[in-house]
Amino acid sequence: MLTNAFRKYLQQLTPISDKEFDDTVDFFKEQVLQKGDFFVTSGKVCQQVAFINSGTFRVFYLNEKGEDITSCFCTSNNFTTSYKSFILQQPSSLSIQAIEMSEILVIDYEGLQHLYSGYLTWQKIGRVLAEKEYIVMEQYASVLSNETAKEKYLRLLMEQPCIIQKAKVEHIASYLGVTRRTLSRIRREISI
Amino acid sequence: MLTNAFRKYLQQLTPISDKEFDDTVDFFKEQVLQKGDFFVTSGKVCQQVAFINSGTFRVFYLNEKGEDITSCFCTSNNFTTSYKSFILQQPSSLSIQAIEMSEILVIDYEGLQHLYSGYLTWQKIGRVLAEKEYIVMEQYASVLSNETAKEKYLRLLMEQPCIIQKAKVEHIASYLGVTRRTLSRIRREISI
DNA sequence: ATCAATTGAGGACATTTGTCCTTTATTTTA
DNA sequence: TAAAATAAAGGACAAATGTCCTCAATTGAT
Repeated sequence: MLTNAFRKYLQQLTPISDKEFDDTVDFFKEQVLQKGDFFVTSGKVCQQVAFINSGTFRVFYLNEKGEDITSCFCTSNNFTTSYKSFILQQPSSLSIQAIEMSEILVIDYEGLQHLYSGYLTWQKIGRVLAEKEYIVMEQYASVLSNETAKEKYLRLLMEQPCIIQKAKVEHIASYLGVTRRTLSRIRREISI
Repeated sequence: MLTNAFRKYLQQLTPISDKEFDDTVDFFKEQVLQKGDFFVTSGKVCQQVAFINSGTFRVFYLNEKGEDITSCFCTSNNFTTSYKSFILQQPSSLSIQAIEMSEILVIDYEGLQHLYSGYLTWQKIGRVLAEKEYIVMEQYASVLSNETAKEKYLRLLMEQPCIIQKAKVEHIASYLGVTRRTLSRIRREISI
């Protein structure tokens, strides 16, 4: 059953009874995306949140110079969405693209608002997830401002080794906030 | 009355009835901090959230090299806390210090959890605030990775001009992610 | 299997930023 | 007010990173 990992994930956020889970899980729809498919497209309002059962996503945007900047890689057993766009219901500056075949559970904005207003548990899940996303973003900002490109690369290597294999060099480079040239230097230093 | 701006701020997050506000506002206690006083001290678990009625705070930490890095300036009509520490009830890596005399409304962890579990409205305020903090942090991360030091300085000049006057050069520099030397160059470029 | 297209590695030089200073300006205290 | 302490500006050189390139390796299609 595709919702077992999801139930477990929610349980770890806050206690949710089997009844409450079963009553609400049908607001989420199973969906399969192929490599290259977009879950979120920049310019459109992001209307959905996905729980990733399997697969990997790249979150990116185009900066003012038109460069493709990767802000995040999302892997299985996590939610993904263009959170700011979803919260504010404004056009997304981010795109989210599957970089391999991915299976997800999707809920739309109306569905989630319905859960929020009908269930204190879901209101709490919403808060706890927002807090969690905040902490992830804070960590990301901390890494951006404190670590050298080399340290960032080593961290990625430790924390998300699959990404090194699955993502393109230019995407890893922009994720780390450096150019391909600098990433090439870093890889050289490390291998020696 | 010191809670009017606070009521207005909450209203703007989500509708809260006068009764609900009056029933719950007493969980917040008025407090005055002098320039240099600490609201949060790194190493201790942050047990409080403050709404800033007046004044300015600097949020900072010491990195592995022992350098004092400013991560944020907080001004009136906003909440401030070491959010990660507060959420996880773990020792804070951040300190929060008043850089001028400041008047705040303070609630402790127990009080807030009490409001969360007793009032759907407060659970929602908690979620909406977490979402808001997320967006602020995302914006901060975006600025960190996209803007040059000069652009960052000009942004600070536009968005929080008071900070330029109130904060020390080294604190502004670390906030921008550059050294004092680079900030000095930027100021020179701009003035010419 | 072969050729074209894509991707990654890395050289050479320019630019940016940092480090370590000294000098100047401002603030604090006796 | 004068002396001392603190804070900001900026010079000189070093180090890091970016830009623009070429070349090698890999992948994909016929």
